[in-house]
Amino acid sequence: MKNQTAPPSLSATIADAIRSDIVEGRLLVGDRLPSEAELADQHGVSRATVREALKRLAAQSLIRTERGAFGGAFVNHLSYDEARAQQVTTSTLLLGMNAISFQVACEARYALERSCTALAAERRTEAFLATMRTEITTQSAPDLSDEAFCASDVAFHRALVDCAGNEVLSYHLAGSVEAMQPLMNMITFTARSRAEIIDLHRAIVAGLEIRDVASVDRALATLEAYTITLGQSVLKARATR
Amino acid sequence: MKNQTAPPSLSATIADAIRSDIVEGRLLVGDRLPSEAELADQHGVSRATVREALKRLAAQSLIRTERGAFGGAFVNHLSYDEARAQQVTTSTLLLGMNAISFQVACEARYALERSCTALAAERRTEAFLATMRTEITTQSAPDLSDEAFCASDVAFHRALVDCAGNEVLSYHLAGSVEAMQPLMNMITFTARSRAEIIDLHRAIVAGLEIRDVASVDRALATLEAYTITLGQSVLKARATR
DNA sequence: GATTTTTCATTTGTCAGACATTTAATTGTC
DNA sequence: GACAATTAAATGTCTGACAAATGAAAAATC
Repeated sequence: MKNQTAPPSLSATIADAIRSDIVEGRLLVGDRLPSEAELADQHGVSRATVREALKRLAAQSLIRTERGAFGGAFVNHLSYDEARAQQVTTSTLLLGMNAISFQVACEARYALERSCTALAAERRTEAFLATMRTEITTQSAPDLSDEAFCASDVAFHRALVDCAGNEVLSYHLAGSVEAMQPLMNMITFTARSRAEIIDLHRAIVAGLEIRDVASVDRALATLEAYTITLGQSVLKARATR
Repeated sequence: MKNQTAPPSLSATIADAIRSDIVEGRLLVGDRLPSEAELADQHGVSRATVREALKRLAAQSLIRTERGAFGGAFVNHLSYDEARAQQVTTSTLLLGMNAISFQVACEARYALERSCTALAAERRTEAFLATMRTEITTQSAPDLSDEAFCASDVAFHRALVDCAGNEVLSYHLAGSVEAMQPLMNMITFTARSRAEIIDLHRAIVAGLEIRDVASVDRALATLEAYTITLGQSVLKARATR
């Protein structure tokens, strides 16, 4: 019979040990780990096993390796970009693999996005407003593909999120917004639906400009409802086909 | 001179190729990858290199491996728990490594948490309210350690978040709440500050009970301001020491 | 003496081959 | 038909080797 809980492999165990050292601060950013040969000795395993453990950590951006003399594995400085990329991968897979209804995903995404409106209205700068207006212009091009429209839509919302002037908030929200893109790409945007969306984007920018949080929230709520409608019509069309 | 952009290793390249196959749907959940020997042949590399690539994917919970005949690497079903664990690790490291001010992290966390209040008030059930009350009782024990108080605090907020009845939202919010725990653990909670926090927790439960979103939001805002005050006093005490 | 080149030790990246272990299917036995 | 032994396929691990990168030290050159 198969073990229900297979014992973790040596490489997984070693990876976990080093991971704790990093997460709990016993290894600091920039610190160099012992060489693979030394780690192999310390843990009483072969170099191949140590390497597999290190690759696991590298996959999480916890360490980076450099070749050559005085090279080795170093505790990596996790940048916002790396962290965001990881979060987007994880979130995208989670949405794609769990038969989550479009409505639930959308509800979560807009609920989260609304959490930045108050700060964004308070701190909005001309630069971010200009970015949003540029994206609105892009979205208005009549010969734009659905994918390009979606991409610009994501860029617009990213600008809205960044406008709140809080990097940590941006990181979390970027993950939730970008992970929705594959789901959004299912939707075919007609000229009419694009016009509606663009109108709501304009309303968001206008609201930010006069720092009217309530109107921004209203526009986002309308956008949420409209997006869910679009998503449901896609599903209905698929069901009858 | 050192290459500014070192070329990616073979194992990283192979891992990326398989990752795209999974993320873009060419490999579906439950699919079995070719055996390590076959993959080695296909990519023209050794088995060791393939194994390093597979360990990278395993570290991201993209695949799982089974030993024995008809075993191998299978595309993993990413569960909410696995996804959350990964997000917490990434977010915790991001907060710990980037010299983020307590205030910015706190602002983001409470802004995000407020995004669940409307849904939570609408959908709150007795079960979740009971969990929150239990945690409040735990927090009221006079001989509780600071760590245990923090852990119960996280459990309380997790219940609040789950109360919104949207799994996707829970996933995102759990990440932002749990990642704050190491920062919160820096704070020494006096009897007086615990009493204040518990009062606000009671106000949150009371607000949910009568579905009064505004009062829950107010309590969370007060909690945010108070937490920031506590954090700043810790930093001040450290500076003068 | 200063500069350039060469050598060298260290370390990661990769390979080949081997053996151990796990597991399900097959075969043999009663 | 039930149970035990065998077998094949696959991952997990080890060993030893070589290639390639890289910085430091040593040697050669001016």
